[in-house]
Amino acid sequence: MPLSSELQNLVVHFGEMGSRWGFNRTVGQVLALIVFNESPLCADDIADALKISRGNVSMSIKELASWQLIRTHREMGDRKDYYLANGTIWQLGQQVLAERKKREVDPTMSLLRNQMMSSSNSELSEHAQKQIKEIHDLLELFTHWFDDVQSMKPEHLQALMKLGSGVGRILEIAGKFSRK
Amino acid sequence: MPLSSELQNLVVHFGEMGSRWGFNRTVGQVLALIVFNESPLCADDIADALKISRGNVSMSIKELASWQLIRTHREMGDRKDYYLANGTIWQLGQQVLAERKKREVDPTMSLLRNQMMSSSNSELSEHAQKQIKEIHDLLELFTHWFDDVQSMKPEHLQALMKLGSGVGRILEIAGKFSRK
DNA sequence: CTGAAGTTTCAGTAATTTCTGAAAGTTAAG
DNA sequence: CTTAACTTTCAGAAATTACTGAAACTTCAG
Repeated sequence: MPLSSELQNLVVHFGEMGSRWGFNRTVGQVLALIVFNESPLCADDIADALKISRGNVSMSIKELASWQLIRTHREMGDRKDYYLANGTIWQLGQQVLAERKKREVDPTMSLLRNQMMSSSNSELSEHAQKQIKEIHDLLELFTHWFDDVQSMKPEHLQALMKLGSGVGRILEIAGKFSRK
Repeated sequence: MPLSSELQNLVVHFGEMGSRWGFNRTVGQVLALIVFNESPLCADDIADALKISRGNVSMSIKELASWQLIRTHREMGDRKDYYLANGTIWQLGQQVLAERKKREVDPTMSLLRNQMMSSSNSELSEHAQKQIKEIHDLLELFTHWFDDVQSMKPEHLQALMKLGSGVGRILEIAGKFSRK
């Protein structure tokens, strides 16, 4: 059966955003379909709803699984795999960020670290060396901060974010506690 | 003249990462070239160093300008445009994040807001409505937090991030100040 | 073991994105 | 105004990425 036009809108939008979020159109659409359906969907439901090939569904599912955004559910007495969102929206968001950091930040961090340690680094201009160090330090700072934040309980993180512009004022207070 | 092999490495890497960071390979390479060169480069320098067409340089420059990552410098008595990084590494980083938020978060926020206000929203399942609200609220929280953080002075933001895992402890103290 | 019900793989094709280079546009000196 | 120096645009070509569908594979009931 076809999607309701309201759901259709969402699915199309997630498809368009897909490539900006690090996957492709179809993967984005499959994700939307799964997230907005409470009951798990099987591969044929998905192929059917999105009018795509069975093979493409398999690829997209594999991709979403590699991002840990979906998980498989099996009914007894039924050989089909059924797919469903792997957690709350908050958890899915965390998962996307973690995966993107891994793909977008980590490789550069590691290249820059190697570059700085390499003896041939001195062949670069002073300016280039300085820029490398600054990018490296920025990414490292981000990485540590990100790891800390990932390990916080969602409600604490949420509360912290809600402080909003208060965060500036708190900084001064915090200073007293962070000094060794 | 060709690039030193060390600089070459960096340029190639920024090219590979380019598409993950929201632009394309060439744009990434041009950015690297400009960031690691202290002296401004003209379009021909770039075409030459990267072995790409003049037209492609023009497109890439335009793209980087739209991200506000580079700016133009003109020598008197010379009609050429020379390009240069538009600020410190920290500023470039902020700029990239701001632009990506605009492209990756804002459109979805706005779609979801409209969806929730639309009278036809009730045609969706309870579950879908709940998920929409959760995504919307998460993005809104993120947006407010992001705006606050963007407005902080770099050194304050840096200090805050450095607190690292201390951020959890501070939360309790902060609680006392955020209550009305 | 057999075969039905399902999933995955992958070679070829389709769609999309990026790049080139020539033509059109712009700017300013003379 | 004319021309040289430079930049931008854009149609078509090239490169890349995504999709299909048929074949191979897996799993399990009988």
